[in-house]
Amino acid sequence: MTSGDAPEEGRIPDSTVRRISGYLRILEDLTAAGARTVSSYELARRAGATPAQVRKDLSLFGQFGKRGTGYHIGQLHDEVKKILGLNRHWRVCLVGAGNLAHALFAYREFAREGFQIEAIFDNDPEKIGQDWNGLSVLSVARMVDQVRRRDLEIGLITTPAAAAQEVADSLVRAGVKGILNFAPRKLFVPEGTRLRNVNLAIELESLSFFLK
Amino acid sequence: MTSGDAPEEGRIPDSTVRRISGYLRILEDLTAAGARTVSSYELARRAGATPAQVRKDLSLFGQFGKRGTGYHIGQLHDEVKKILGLNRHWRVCLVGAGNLAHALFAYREFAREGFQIEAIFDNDPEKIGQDWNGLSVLSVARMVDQVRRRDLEIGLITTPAAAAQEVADSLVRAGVKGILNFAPRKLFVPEGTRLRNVNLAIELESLSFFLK
DNA sequence: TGTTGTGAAGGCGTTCACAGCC
DNA sequence: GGCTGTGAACGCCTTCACAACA
Repeated sequence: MTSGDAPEEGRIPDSTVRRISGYLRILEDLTAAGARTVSSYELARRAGATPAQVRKDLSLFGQFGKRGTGYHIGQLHDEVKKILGLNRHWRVCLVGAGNLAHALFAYREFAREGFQIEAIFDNDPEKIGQDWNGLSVLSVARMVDQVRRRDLEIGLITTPAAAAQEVADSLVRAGVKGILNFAPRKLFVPEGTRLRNVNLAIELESLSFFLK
Repeated sequence: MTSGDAPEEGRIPDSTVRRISGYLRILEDLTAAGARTVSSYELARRAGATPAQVRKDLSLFGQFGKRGTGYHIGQLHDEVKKILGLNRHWRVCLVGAGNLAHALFAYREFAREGFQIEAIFDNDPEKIGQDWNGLSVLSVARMVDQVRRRDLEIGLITTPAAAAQEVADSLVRAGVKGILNFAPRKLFVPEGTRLRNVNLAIELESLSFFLK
């Protein structure tokens, strides 16, 4: 192996990735506040984690700190963006043009981290042709073709549960690399496509479990 | 201990609770399809889990199956609803009357599982007084009083990140039992209040990590 | 035979604790 | 002295495998 390679990312726990995504937001807050360096203790305090956890998480990707000093915020920020694959833009489409899609479309955080929503699809004639801030809602019939042609990489599914698996199949066929599913059913995709399920009902129900 | 007590719930993993919430939806699908019994194998297949996992999850709460036959769907459905604390209604309020709040307000799944949104708060004069399907958006200034008076139990926070912690503090002061936070910052609440953070940016960013 | 319930084994992420360096 | 990086210990969730039972 040649020296100068990026550190090998062995097996990275999902929980580590999620925490690191949280650190990113904290680093942005710290930057805005004018800080230059931050210790694993401070980062942990703000993230609701432990210092050892923070150091272990980061150490899985390289050595970014200085003993005695901590981490340089600007540098760590750039490293974290690279780690998460946010040092580029992602071409995203929305499937299902309902209320949730509208919220995602308007979500500042997405645009700020480089996720560009470039197409919106629905099958409701009432919605097809709607103008969303300059973007025209298209028929799902055109989805596969459009996703291929524009090389869209990520699909956000916000359709009703009954339609979600079929939409996912089409997105996979059209060649998206990843899917974020908000429909309240677990979806399945072939090996090679990444899928993440966000189920709002589960969040609220698991809250109610701990309250009862 | 008297016999006839509900089985003691020792330490239940969060992951178990979330999976059980997923089983609930599957049981509802099966009921709609007219099935009477289901095995741990079938339940696992649909949930994307393993049969042993399903059996272990359920066994933490009692013995609901019949050897050789599987689980009676109707009965298991009722048990699961009880386990999750869904055999009752929950009084919920929304804080922040933006796009995401609108999506949550319209989300069928919540109403179907007994979460009743009984108040909406915002601090934007443009939004205060808006009619949301018969519910009037109120000023956050009235939040603590209203939450107390109406004995609201769960708060859904959809404000901008900068305001979220302050809103959470007020909700705790007003006596809510649980908070579901959608603002992209980790919040902190005192022991005794349950908090769950849903961070959409993290979901999309951790997807991008695995795609890069 | 079919399928559950569960103790035991295994695997994996978290925490500890300290060597190493600034 | 302060703080990072990390191997080792720990603990917890998952998986295994089989006894029990319809």
